[in-house]
Amino acid sequence: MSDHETLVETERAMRSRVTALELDFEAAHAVSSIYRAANAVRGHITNEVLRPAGITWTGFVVLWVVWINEGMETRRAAESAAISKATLTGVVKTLEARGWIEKSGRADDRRLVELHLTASGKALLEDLYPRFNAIEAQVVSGLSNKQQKDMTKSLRRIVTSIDDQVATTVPD
Amino acid sequence: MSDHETLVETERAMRSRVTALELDFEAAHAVSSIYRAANAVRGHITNEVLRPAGITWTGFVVLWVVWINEGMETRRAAESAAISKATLTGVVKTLEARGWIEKSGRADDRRLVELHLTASGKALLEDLYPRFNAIEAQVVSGLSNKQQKDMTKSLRRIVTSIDDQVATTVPD
DNA sequence: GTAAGATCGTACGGATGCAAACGATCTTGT
DNA sequence: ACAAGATCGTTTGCATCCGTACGATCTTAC
Repeated sequence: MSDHETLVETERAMRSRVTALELDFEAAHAVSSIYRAANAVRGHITNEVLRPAGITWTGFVVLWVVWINEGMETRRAAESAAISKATLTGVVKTLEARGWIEKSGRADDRRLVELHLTASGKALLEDLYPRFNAIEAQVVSGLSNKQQKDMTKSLRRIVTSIDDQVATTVPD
Repeated sequence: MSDHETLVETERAMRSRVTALELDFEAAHAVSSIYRAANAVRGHITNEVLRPAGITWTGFVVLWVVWINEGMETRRAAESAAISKATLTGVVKTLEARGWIEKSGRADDRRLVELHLTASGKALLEDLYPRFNAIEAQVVSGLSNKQQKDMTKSLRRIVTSIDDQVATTVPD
């Protein structure tokens, strides 16, 4: 090992130790706030709108993305709903059993499965989404328009910074 | 049905239709940003720090609150970790099997159960938390100090506004 | 053409996650 | 003292959730 490498290694170890002593409480506070807000909003909307209709948060999101896109391939739906393919399989099975969604194979690529809402599913969303959105509006109503926009911007920056770092850390 | 009820019914249907036309997209955007940021941060920290150590996000949070408080009653731990009592039971069982936490009944109130970290659990957190926090700091590093504080403040306002509304809607 | 590789949706195993119901225990009103 | 009610942690039932492995299918390089 060269002197340079030793120096780098020492510096790394020191920085690691210093970091341990200098915890960033502000960052910890920020992250826990994000998490608590997400859970609070999800819980509130679930209790007020979703549960009475017999649907879960994730089920609603999946239904919503399929609705908005007027039908979707399974893989795109999973991506849009920000859940894994494996999770989507189970959720779709539930939604199918409730009669809200349908699966249909595609002729040109037999690996693909298309998702479409049934009439019952469309009726559900036409009823539910406005009420869903009304609560979204309500929970952010304590914020000024600028505060709302700034918060959204900051949150999106966090997401993109994570995406960038993941892309850099784990290249193809 | 009386004329009054018919009128109310019509008004309700109309309001429902108008609401559908006047969706608050800015609010929808804000809420989905909160949710995506929470999931991105959770996934990132899980992959980078937690999974290699064989612990889940929720498991870590439970361990952390017990650590910080130097032992805790089950109900307080559930509240601090923002999970239900039922969920905590299962999580503690897992953490117990890993040898990181211990349960002990209390003599003065036999319904209560105290949680304490084992030596192994303390060693785990002393190693893990600095690295956990370092990633927290990293994910918010794209924000200025003021942006970070503003975001946290906005998120906390959302949480308190939901809490207030729940308290108002469902009184004792 | 065809074998190697990529991509699709699904099955499986393990761990959350919550509401509701429950038994055990404690508290309180009388 | 003691019955009624509150509170505790757990169990049950259901629905996510993900990583991994898999079989089926499509694409690509030669």
